[in-house]
Amino acid sequence: MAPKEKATDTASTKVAEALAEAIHEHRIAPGTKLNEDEVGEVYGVSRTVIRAALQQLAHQRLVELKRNRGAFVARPTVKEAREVFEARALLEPTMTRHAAERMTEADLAVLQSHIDAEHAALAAGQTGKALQLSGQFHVEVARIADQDTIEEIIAQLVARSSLIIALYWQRRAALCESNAHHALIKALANKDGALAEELMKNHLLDLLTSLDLREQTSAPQSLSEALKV
Amino acid sequence: MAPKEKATDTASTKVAEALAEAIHEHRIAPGTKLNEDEVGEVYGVSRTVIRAALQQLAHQRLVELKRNRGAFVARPTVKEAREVFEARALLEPTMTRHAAERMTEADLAVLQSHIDAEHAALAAGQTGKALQLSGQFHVEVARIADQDTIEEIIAQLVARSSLIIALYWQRRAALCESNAHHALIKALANKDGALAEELMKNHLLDLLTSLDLREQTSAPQSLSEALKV
DNA sequence: TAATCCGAAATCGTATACAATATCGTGCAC
DNA sequence: GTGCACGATATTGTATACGATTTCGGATTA
Repeated sequence: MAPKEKATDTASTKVAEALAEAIHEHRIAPGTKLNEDEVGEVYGVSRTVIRAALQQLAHQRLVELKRNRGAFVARPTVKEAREVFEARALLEPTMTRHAAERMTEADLAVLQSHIDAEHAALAAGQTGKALQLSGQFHVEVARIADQDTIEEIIAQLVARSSLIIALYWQRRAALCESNAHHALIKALANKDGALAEELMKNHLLDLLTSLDLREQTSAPQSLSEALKV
Repeated sequence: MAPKEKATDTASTKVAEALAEAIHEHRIAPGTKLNEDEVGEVYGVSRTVIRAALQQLAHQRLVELKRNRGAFVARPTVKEAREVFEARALLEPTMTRHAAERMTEADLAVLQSHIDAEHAALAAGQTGKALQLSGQFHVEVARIADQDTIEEIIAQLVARSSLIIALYWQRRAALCESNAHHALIKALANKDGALAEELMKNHLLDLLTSLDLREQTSAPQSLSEALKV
């Protein structure tokens, strides 16, 4: 549905986007090593391009670069998870209020289309895509607020959140939070800034509390799993 | 005073830091083109390394990468300036409150040493260095709050702020804001979170209002200056 | 004179080649 | 049998080479 060719983009950006999508859709597990030759083979480009792409992803914290050891898909810690949502809690409510004050019909349509696409993806069983669209909703709010700088920060935090949710989500099947987005749209459409701000604040709190943030998961988990077999 | 060799760092990071310092100290004017061959010559490394360094700086928004045209020292717009300080205003006051609640004697000493170094730099006429240290103070507060993620975001915003201040500062000679930092330290030492938060909020507001953010400066300015000659 | 159209030179984007470092299996000592 | 040293292999870090794109100056023309 989105085969738009950005001719102005460099090859490394395309590879970075493809890898980011794979990571978000959880098709590459956190902790996986991304061998430069291997990835280069997949996308049919040289290591030069791959290295640039990996550096971009490292800046987004989707992969971790270890000197002389290579790139690994990021494995966010519990502390990092809390911090990411704390940062979002500080930025997004205010953005939502600003957005409410600037909403146009066009903006409303864009937000609604995000929700619709998310529902469609969910119905088709593409939870990964639904998650990504759900995140895009938040970025869109910052765009409507006309705050490029904060929008970019939020985009990065949302990307990290996707990874975190994929790792720590408790009731995966649910993803029922689109209710929250629906209520938000209504408040935004009514230009009720105060309500929209409050709804976003609660929405982010809900997201955080729906995560299972007890210390464990990372290395120990895979070890015990391996022992079970 | 800080010739610490980080052996774990890659060559491109060292180049990036060196370039960042030069940009912050205003030794390279905004808008200047950074020719890859030229920069490589200066630091005695190949274009491969330079390109990686420039990509890092681009992510920090200290340089702008234009496809097939090269890298240019960033020239923050007025809108960007406002947005950067808006973002800081959303993040830093809360960080300051958290920091107040966690302050230790060691943290206090570090903050004080920053102030002292800043005064020393000012006395020596190194306004660039003073500005950088003044910014580091803010990053340190986030570190004390033990919020790695937000600390990193603030570090980037502070770096961009340095560039913005260098561009739009009205009463350059003053830089008297160290008073604000001094008051902040006192509040932090007393673990008075509410006061510290308020002080930081006002400090950031002061900074923003002390900038000359009328539309102009960028291209037109240099043009008219050229015409005068 | 001013505008436009080439074409050479400069510069960037990508691929390949070589050097430095880490990884991992093998053999040795205990 | 276990632990450690060491060398072959694999992988990353950096330099160089080549092709693609842009830039800029001069010639041409209205």
